[in-house]
Amino acid sequence: MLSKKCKYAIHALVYLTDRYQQGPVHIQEIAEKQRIPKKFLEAILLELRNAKILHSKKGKGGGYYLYKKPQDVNLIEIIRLMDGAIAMLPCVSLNYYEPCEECRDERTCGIRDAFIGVRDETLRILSESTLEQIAKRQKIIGKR
Amino acid sequence: MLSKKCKYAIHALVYLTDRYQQGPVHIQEIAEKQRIPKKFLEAILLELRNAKILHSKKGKGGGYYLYKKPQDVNLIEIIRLMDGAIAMLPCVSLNYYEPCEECRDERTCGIRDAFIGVRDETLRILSESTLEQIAKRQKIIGKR
DNA sequence: TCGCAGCCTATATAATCTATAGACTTTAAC
DNA sequence: GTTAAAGTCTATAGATTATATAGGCTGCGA
Repeated sequence: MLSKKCKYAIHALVYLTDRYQQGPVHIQEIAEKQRIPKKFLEAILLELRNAKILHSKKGKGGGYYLYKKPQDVNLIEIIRLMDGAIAMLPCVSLNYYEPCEECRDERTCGIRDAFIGVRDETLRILSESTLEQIAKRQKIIGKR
Repeated sequence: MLSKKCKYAIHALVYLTDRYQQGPVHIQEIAEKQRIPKKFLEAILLELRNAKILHSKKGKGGGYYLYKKPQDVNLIEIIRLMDGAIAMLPCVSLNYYEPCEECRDERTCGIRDAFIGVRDETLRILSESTLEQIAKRQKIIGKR
């Protein structure tokens, strides 16, 4: 399951995608519209900024705005940043690999194969899912 | 990520698959061979018994043994039992559905689609992965 | 130079995961 | 029928992580 933090991040980013290239949006507004605790959102946006996905502007009229292009930010990137590994086992993770304590020997472990398959499919699907796509889909559905 | 509980369960079940139809195996042995805390394993095996995957025999010479056929137990069943939902979002879970607090309206949420895809692929792959397969794979690899 | 709004560190609270304790019940063997 | 083995069950301790909040600091614009 994704953490709330991660879900908040996705919602906030989609919100900012709708405002792409329209100047900074301040935290308060995002928090209210997306019903996210303001201080928690603050920490999330800061992380996204440090990851160069967002930029920010201080002072009056300041706020956050999307720095990367909406078509260049996918769900994998966001999830990795917020929640860490995508894989269901540490020993099959590409970015957060750790040996399984339970396995005596990774080579003779019959369990890994299935989870490697799951990992690859998950990566495939979620990397195809960009902010642009999500925002677009939301608009189309909304019009029905 | 799978919990330790779930990983322990899988390892214990694979161990019991190797002993299928060879009488009860007692907790102590499984705990030692698979390096699982005995008391924790106890609780896990009990749950698997209540789910009719294992049977047990009390008293001297007692222990646990596989009740279902190894080809009829797959990873989905085990994970659902130990960790709950397979899906990454509660609102796309088949067996543990819950509405997303964050979404105002599920119909207009552009995020769900990707996660429905991930869920379906995960189900497909992990339901094809049975205890029989895992145990077999382990033996073949071990012989190399 | 005033106040707005993001930046940063620390901490509180809650939930969940992992593990253990100990008393109880059933069964087999003698 | 007594004893010891082995699972059953309830309760709880301890550790870790997730979620949320507080409050002072910093840079920017008018």
